[in-house]
Order: sequence, then C-alpha cells, then structure tokens
Amino acid sequence: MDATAGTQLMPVLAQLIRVVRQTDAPDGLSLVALAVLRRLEAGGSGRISELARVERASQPGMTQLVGRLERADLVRRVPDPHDGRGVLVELTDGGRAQLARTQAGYAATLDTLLSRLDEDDRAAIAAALPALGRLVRADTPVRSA
Amino acid sequence: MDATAGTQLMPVLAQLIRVVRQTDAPDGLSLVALAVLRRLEAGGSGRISELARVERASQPGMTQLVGRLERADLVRRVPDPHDGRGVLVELTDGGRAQLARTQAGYAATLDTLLSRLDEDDRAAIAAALPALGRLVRADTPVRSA
DNA sequence: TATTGTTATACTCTATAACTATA
DNA sequence: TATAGTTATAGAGTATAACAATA
Repeated sequence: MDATAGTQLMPVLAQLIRVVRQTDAPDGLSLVALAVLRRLEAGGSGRISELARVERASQPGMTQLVGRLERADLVRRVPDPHDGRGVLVELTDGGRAQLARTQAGYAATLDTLLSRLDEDDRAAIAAALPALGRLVRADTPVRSA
Repeated sequence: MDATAGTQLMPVLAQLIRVVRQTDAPDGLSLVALAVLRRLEAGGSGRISELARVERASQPGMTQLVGRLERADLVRRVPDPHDGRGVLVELTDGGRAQLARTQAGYAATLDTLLSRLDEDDRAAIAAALPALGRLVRADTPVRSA
C-alpha cells in the first residue's frame, strides 16, 4: 500500500507546485533560489559549496545563482575568515523582506485552495503537515530502484 | 490557523519536488511534460490550445513542448477531423511506457522516503492523500492576495 | 474578424569543462 | 595534490510578438 502512497503523492505535488508558482507572484525566485534564501535565513550564512551540496545543485550552478541573488541585492558575499578560498553567503535585509513576501504569496495561494475544501479535508491535511515535514527531512541521499 | 497551513505546506512541497526530481531518473521530463503525458493518458487526446490552457502554459510554449515530445516519440500529432486549424495530440506506446517508468521512479523515491517515517506519520500522510487530491482539483483560477 | 497553431527571438536556469587561487 | 570558487559555453524550457491558415 506504500507503493500506492508514493504513486498518488507525486502528481499531487507536481500539480500543486505548478499551480502555486504560476498563480502567484512572478517575483523571479526559482524553487532553488527560494530554498537557498530560506536556508540562509535559518542558518545565518553558508558556503557556496555547502549550499550547492545541500540543494543538490552543481557548484558552478550555485555560484551563478548566488551571483543573480547578489545582483538583486538579496544576498551578499563575504570572505570566509577561516579559509581564503571560501566565500560566505549572507542574507541582506532586502533578501529577508523578499523571502517573507514570496512565502506569504505562496501561502496565500495555498490558503485560498485550502479554503475551498471542506472541514474534514482541511483537518486531514493539517494533521499530515508534521509528517510531511519529517518526510522532507528524511532526505539523506535516496537511491531508490 | 489556515495561514499557518499554507505557510507550512509550501516549503515542504518545494523541497519534496526537488528531492524527488533530482534523486531519480534524469529522463528529461519536466513537470509540465509529465502532466501533459498524464493528461493524454487519462483523456485520450487533446488540442494544443486546450493543453496549454489546462497546464497554464502559453500556446507557443505548448507547441514547443509537444514538438519536443514528438521528437522523442512520446506523442504524435494528428489533424483534428472537425477543425482544419486544430491539432490533436496523442500518446504513443513509447510515451505510455515512458510515463509509466517515470511515475514508477518517482513513486519509488517517495516510497523510500515514506519508509523512513514511523507508522503514525505514514498513516497521517495516507489519510491526507484524498484531501490533497481534492486540493489540487480545487484549481479554478486562483487570484489570491 | 476571431481562433488555432507555428515561427522568430530572447531570457532564465542549470549543467559540464576548463581555469585560478588557496590549503 | 586537493579543494573552493569562477568563467566559458551549451542546452533545456518558456515567454512575447509576429505570422499563416482556417472558421
């Protein structure tokens, strides 16, 4: 029955993501960009290589993403005091504000969708949220199949 | 408390999508491509303009996507017998097979993640699946905020 | 004249390969 | 020699604008 759960879950996830992203603010933040900003907000700062690894992006890809975010004044680069090769990426105030706006927009869309469900459905989803959070965090490298 | 639900849900969705997509088969199907194939499997065939509307893509974008899928022998174009301007897009056998493979891969990844949760969490997610399905289908144009 | 679809073009995002600088 | 990051380059994906064909 677990196979059924995974099979059912994927299309729902994909559809929800597309609905939310295309419905709401065209603020130009990709999912990865959003994740990086969220991680910087939670963790204070991060190395390029660490961000690349955690977000499953290539190192050049992360360099480029950080470059775009920096050009938009959402993050800044500071030299790593402990390693002359390294760079620490920090959230700017503008980045923090943008992150809040974007998350609020997405949340509003989801809440609109949720408001169209009946009380039982909303309760079921609310009850599953902690488990879904843990599902995401159960994210050590998956090599299925 | 609904605001909290939406706020909690979005990061989970984004992270899950990225984990699943980057963990598994690099088969080159975008989320939209996957959704189109799934829709064609369910619905038999579809017009370009209809697919574009339903998947919230531009019409040229859908033309291009169908072009890529056609080049990969996953779909074929046939003239609409009732409208000389129209094109019907149909799934090929190869497309059906590819869709099955891709969905199985995603499902396997999700099932691997699910298997790491305890029984209560799995039950909570399973219980929320029907509601999540309806959440997606509650997808008439959302203009939140 | 409106609708369906395509072509032309441009931009974002991300990857691999090659390179520089520091450890 | 290995690691951190960047630059160069290429390809996928998608958008808007302009166009062709049919209704």
